[in-house]
Amino acid sequence: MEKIRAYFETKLQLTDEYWQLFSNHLEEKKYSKKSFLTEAGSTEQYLSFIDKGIVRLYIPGEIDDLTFGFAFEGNFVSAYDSFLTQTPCNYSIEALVDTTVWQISYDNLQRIYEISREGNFMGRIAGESLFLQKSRREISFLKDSAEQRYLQLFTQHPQLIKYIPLKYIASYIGITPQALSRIRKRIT
Amino acid sequence: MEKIRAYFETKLQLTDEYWQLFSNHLEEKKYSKKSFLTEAGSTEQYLSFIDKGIVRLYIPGEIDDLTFGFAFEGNFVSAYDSFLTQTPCNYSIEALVDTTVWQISYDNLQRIYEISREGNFMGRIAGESLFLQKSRREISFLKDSAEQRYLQLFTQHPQLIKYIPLKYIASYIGITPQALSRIRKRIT
DNA sequence: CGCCGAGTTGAACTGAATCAAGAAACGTGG
DNA sequence: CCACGTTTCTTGATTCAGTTCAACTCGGCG
Repeated sequence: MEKIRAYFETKLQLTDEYWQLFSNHLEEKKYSKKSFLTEAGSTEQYLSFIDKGIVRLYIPGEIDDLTFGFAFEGNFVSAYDSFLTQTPCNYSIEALVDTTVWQISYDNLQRIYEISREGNFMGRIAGESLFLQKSRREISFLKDSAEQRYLQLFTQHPQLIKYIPLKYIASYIGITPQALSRIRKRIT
Repeated sequence: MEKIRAYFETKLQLTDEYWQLFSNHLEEKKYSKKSFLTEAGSTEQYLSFIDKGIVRLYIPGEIDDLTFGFAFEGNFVSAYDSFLTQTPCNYSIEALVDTTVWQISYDNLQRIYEISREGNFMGRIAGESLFLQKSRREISFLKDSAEQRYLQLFTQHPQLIKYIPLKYIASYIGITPQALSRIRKRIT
């Protein structure tokens, strides 16, 4: 539970009362490898903080999945659009390894939003940080090559290569597994 | 000013007092074609609602600009990351035609955030809607061809073709002007 | 009128997709 | 703990979309 408090304290000054208020609503949950935190078609009920593990976000396809995100220890993950709008989502979130998270439910979060300014502040901060992430990725698609995106991914998350199948990474950077295999060969 | 109120009312129920509070801080501003709403290197001071006109968001380059967004009548626009973090931004926002906006300054918006729950709510809503936009674009980069992205752009914004130079559109969908010229030829 | 930036068109080249086959790794049941 | 089948990864050959470089046209503006 220290990790999640530390995360918030990088973003705002957190009073003890407020932390109490928030952390009272947190629940620990464990997901085994290949199980779903959220399944396509369902409505996201939780905002989760990854205490340990790695997850993958993807749109399931008849032929191939479309992997569009990963999340690691020390970050929030959620089918955030589904969570916000409380409508069914079109993608799944899957644990790539055994994963432990702290979760807050939609209803409890709304309650916090209602009773405290910090709540809404936090909601804003979370939304804003997700927005900034996507913005960076947009620019990367416009101006970097697949090879550059691959290299960036590994300077940011060196542990990736160990736990994440190549085909998911290929999908994430927007190329086929064959192409990524060749890129990898070329640069090593 | 009706347009902007209408925009909010699609998102939340707006009380008259709250609308007063907010609209008192709005200022009308006109930008002539090719002038800047925000210039790369400066810090964004405004969140702007486009009453009339079209703007283009781009990272200036020595050789070529990198155009990564457009905004139209009836939408908000801002160098939102710079606005949020109050640090200099690395892109410019330029009027493509004579453009009229309603602006709220950073300081005034912070004040609204402080004094009302609706303020923070609105901040959240704005952040969330920007996030959803970027998410859709991310998926499009992963699974659509350049041609598909071009077609989508025009079904959504048919007026685009009239006012926006081809080379900006090409940049936005991630290809060269030559390639877009050929796509256009092929599909007509 | 002449210039300049925007758009078009052509030809050669390149990165990645596709199709296909073989090798390695992985998980499950015996 | 091994054997088998399945999935993942690699490698090769071909094709294709888009890039690059270059030449030419068109329209607007000094």
